[in-house]
Amino acid sequence: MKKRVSIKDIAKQLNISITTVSFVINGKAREKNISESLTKKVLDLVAELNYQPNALATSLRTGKTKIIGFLVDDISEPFFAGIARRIDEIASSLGYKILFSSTRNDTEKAIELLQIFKDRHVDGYIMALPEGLEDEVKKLIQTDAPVVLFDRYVQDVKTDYVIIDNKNSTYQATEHLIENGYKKIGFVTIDTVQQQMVDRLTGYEAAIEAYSLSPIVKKISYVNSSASIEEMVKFFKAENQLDAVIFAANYICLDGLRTFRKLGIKIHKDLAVVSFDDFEILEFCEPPVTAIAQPLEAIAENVMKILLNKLKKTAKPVENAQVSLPTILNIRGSSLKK
Amino acid sequence: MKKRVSIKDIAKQLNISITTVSFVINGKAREKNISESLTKKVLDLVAELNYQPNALATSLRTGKTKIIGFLVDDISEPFFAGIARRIDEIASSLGYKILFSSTRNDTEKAIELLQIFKDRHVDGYIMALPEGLEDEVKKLIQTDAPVVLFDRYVQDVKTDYVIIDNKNSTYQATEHLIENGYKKIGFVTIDTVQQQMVDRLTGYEAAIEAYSLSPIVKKISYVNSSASIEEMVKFFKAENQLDAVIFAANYICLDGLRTFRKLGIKIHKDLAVVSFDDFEILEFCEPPVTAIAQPLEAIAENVMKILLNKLKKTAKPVENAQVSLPTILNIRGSSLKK
DNA sequence: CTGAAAGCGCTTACAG
DNA sequence: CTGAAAGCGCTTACAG
Repeated sequence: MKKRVSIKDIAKQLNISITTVSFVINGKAREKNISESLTKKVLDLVAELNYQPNALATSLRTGKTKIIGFLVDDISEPFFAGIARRIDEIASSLGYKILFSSTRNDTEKAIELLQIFKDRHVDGYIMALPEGLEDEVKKLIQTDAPVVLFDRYVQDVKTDYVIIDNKNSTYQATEHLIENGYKKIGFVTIDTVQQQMVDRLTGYEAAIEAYSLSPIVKKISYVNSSASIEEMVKFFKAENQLDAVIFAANYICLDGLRTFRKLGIKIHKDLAVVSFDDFEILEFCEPPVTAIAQPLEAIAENVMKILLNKLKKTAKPVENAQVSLPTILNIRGSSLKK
Repeated sequence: MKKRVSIKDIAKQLNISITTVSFVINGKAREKNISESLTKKVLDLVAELNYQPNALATSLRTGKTKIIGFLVDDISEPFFAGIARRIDEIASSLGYKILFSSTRNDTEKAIELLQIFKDRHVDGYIMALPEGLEDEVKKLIQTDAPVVLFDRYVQDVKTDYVIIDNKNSTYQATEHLIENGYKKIGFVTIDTVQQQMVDRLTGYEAAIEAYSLSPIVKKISYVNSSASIEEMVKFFKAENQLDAVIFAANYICLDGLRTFRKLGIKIHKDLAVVSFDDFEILEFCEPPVTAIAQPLEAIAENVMKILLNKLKKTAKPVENAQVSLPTILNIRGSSLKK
């Protein structure tokens, strides 16, 4: 394994100090009044030897790693994987890299992972917070660490975040069903205090109330897919007068569709359907299923914009950037008028 | 931002040298004959001050970063995202973290990303190689960098890899169709020299030949989904005598299913179907679609086992670990006897 | 049993 | 215009 060239090697070969080399490499030649001829000599040798500064040394010295920590429930979920891709794209174009980890909704594990990110001196944090991390994140923010949350925010933590307008999204979806003549509209969600899920329920309830209908809500205690299907089987059997249903997230909808197969429930014919989150399967259902689509790219882009802004700022305390993005209701056959 | 405690602080408070503290922290107390009482004192203070060694300093000193570079086409593809999750799980449990990036099948970009991984001194590399990176990877391996490839290997690069038995998988899937009475079996793949795709085609051709049938192959020049669908529309219109088709990868199958909708082709009734790669949509088709399932977890686990083994080894040159895992043929309604 | 010191490869305040 | 030197926070060969 041949030794890497270091700044010393460059300096030695040119018979100058490493200071000068460092200045040139960091583009401070003009600022430091280094002669053009010398600057060129350095640059030429750097190119010739293919010198790359040791990022570790730079990091130790400057305290910056150009690494961003990305913490989510599960990187393999399409929603998170999609955001990860776009975030990496933007980050890479600016010299940042992404270190990720999945919490699997385990509070202990999440705290541990956060500590690891800290130990590794990531420059910034992008997180979809699991429950129970409120205090940790508060502490983190107090150290002036750049943090941007997404997907869900936490009520009493003052920080930057990018979310979607959950309340409005389910309000409109519910209204869409009502306008198409549906009156007994169920809402299937999970039993959680996570803000995004609470907001989705609230939006549904608001629409139901605005039109003087009765809410019919099922909160699944999500453990796994088969348990979730069992709960839904019971629900749909008990609530057999339903004429429409809204599933509050993609994995809930997926289990809902499985439940339909099991019970022989026909989409639209027996029950109008709207899914929160749009995903490929919906397009293949018969008829295709109406869905509230989250703007993945826009979420990723907003997150990065805010984070990069914070990374640039030098201790200039700004107001929290709190962005709420609109969703798109993709109307398909499952929710049409009968 | 309060200052982090450093090894110096510990030493100073205890009136001992940082050497001793370092030994204790690194579990070398016994080996270095440090008294138990002193060891305990150090450990207690470390716990009390919640001291965490600065990973950057350790990395600079030891040359190890405990970071593994993960380079794939697109982290948002379920196949790669699934593998990423499991790899991260295993890595995290051993103190390693994953730095990822997507090449988007861009050779230039991939070379650049590889360089970035190098600059950041990742301890090991896990990659699904895009075309055109053969030389770069050879060079990398020559520096004794631990590299494990997966999904595809490269013919003339001697390295460790974990793949699946592509040839055998399509052979068996083809045979399965033949045994169920199908004779005009098409094979839709993409136009590429990537080894895994070549092997899949070879397996199909071998089975076709073994049963004295005629191969009917369509190679899509994959650009995007709609162009791909157009090519398939033409293909299925031209080859209207087909009684079965195998799609060589999940995204090809997805476009194939879209093509079916467009042309009104009914699965099984008009055309038996087998998909390479299993994914949720297949379960929701009518009838559900038979698929060759890749063992994501096993791939990830094998990759990590090999890589961790290499990371442990100190310059002990071992034979390349080249693992080929079996797939599972999930037989569903789409390929049953008529 | 324990410590002083070199060194990993950079950046930058200071000096001239 | 340029350089000597301190220092980021560790590890470890060497000395006693």
